[in-house]
Amino acid sequence: MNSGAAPSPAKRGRGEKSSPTIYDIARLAGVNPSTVSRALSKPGRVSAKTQKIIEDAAEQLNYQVNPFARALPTGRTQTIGLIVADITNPTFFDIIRGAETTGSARDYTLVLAESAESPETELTAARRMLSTVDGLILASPRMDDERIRALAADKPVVVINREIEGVPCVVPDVNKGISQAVRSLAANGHQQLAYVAGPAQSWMSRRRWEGVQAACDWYKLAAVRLESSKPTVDGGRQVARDVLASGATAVITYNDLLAIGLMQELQAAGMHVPDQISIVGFDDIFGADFTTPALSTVRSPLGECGSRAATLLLDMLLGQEGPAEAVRVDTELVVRGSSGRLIA
Amino acid sequence: MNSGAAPSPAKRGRGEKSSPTIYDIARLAGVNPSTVSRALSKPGRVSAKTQKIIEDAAEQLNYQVNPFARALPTGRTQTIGLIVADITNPTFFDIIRGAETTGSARDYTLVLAESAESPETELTAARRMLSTVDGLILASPRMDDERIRALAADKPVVVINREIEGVPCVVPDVNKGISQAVRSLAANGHQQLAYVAGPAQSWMSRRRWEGVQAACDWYKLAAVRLESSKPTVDGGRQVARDVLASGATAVITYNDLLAIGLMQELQAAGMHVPDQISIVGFDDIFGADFTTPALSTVRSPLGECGSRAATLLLDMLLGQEGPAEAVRVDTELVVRGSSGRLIA
DNA sequence: ATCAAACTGTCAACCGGTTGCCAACTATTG
DNA sequence: CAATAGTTGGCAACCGGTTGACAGTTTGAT
Repeated sequence: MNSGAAPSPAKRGRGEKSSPTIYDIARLAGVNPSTVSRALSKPGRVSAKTQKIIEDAAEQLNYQVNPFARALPTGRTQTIGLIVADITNPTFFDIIRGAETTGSARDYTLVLAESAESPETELTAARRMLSTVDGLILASPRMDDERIRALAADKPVVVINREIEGVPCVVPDVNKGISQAVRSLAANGHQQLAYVAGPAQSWMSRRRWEGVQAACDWYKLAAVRLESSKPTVDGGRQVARDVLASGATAVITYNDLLAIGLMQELQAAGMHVPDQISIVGFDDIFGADFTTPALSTVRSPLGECGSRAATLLLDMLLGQEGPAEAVRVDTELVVRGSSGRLIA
Repeated sequence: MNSGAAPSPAKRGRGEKSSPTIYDIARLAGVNPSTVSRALSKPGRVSAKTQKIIEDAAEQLNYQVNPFARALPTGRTQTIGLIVADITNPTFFDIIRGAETTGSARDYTLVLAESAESPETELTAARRMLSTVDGLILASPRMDDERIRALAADKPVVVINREIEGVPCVVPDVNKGISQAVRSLAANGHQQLAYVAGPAQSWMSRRRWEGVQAACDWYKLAAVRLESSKPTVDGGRQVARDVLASGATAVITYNDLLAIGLMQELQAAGMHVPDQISIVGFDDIFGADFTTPALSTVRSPLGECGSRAATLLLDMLLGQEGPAEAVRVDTELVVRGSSGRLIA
């Protein structure tokens, strides 16, 4: 309607020809619009003969349903929403991809929004989305449990990377990967380990630290926790000094970015990785194998998380109950070059 | 409908309470629904007094418009679509982010789809999307020009990374970055340069090769073109043999992934980068600085492309004409460690 | 041949906003 | 105080599908 100069009353933005409707089909096929509607969406409700006539007519007109017209009375939109904390963060790339792929395989479209790490933005985005999508996936949400439960009471919601009582969740089970990592480090002669933590409010960071502590207990390593300023390459560089000061010969970081920054800084300071210090990251993000040595890391199957979450959500939309407890996907240690035998 | 166990007649999937409508507000405020509609969307059409009453009522009921109901008569959806060739490819991450960010800044929601590098999937996705969004961004489309023009005739379309006559496009202007790269290589004593090409059907790959040829002409370098099997790290590894055989001491690759694979393979074969051979990638993707040495690369401002494309699209939705010719964004050489003086 | 059960297609009432048109109600001015 | 212009709110008709109720048509069994 607003194509430049003329504010013409045409309803389609461009090229006047608005798309054909079921009424057009009905006229062409010589039946009632409602019959067309049934033919196109309720298999078996109309006779094979009329069905054929209608399908041909639809074909001929190149008909496509108007999703809004359909959504209005039914409330179904064939869309799922995904809110991620930070689009810049490679951790989410795989989640996005996983969700998009399984979504579109089942004819659902993905709607994406970012919360920019802010609980308020997140809530706003979630609220806005909730009215336009059939269900919502929250990846590493920053809101408090209560708000999330409130959203979940309204429409199906699945959470990734966090466990919330009463809301279906998909979380990597870090224990397996962490124990593999700690065992491998112990076997390579390490006795002092440092964990470089992520953001204070991160559920996952706490969780990983607990896992590290437990594994170190079991394998008889000393573990210290170091704080990072931010979970980025830069944050990793900054924490290098503390790592050195801690006397640890093995480091597990909250995520790969930290590990990469840390490794760069330690190497710049003349340390040899892994002979003098072993570094194990977390997540196995894109690019983790670009470094020299390539980064050893505990792989979180992020893509699988995204796709499992989407599957869960889609099943819930079909009327299934969400799982009572969190779905756990296994993590595993990927040994590359940055961890190995300690050469004292 | 198919809500699993309980085929209740409730229209909302969950929690019975469907959200308040303008009719509810109208009743509460004691006015006609149409007045409510006007108060909420046409500023100035109703008196300040009624406006206030209605807004209060809306506030009280916690009203939110139903986007579908609004979209039905107006055709406007406050949504823009983005189709990328491959969600896995980091090149697109920045584009997605750029588009999402500027989109949401202007209250538009981003709908994402992937074409999996297939022209057919792409067309299907585009068609499906076109009916649900106000405008569409195509990033590195694989369809032929004709189809894209057909889509563009229907609704506003902006293309990224390709130039199509008659369709608004945003493309990185590779010439600047390429000449910087070639000049820098020439200055460092290189005389033989190889270009590792991307997919045969890629418009961008051809374009970059042309740029390389032109720059090499100017700076008096010999340039050969080598084919890669696929534009990935693995493809880069595979092409290493040809690179060596070509006798070139400087390489520019179609993208960073190829450069990284190539560098890894050459280093594994005992070559020293950049003393014996210089490598310059393309795009400056996430992770390009994770390598040792960090990758020199011609940066394409992908994020800016995404955001420019979104801006263009949004402006077109406001009635502006699309630009007659392609919008070019500058590329620039980022010198890191992988290119430098040739030590013969 | 008769009658009930099973199919099929049609009618009409929604879903929740938007908007052209008109009437009633100010406000301004002569 | 009347006439005119400008506001403001209401009515009703859409947008394009979906769906419950119903009637006409088959089909099958008795």
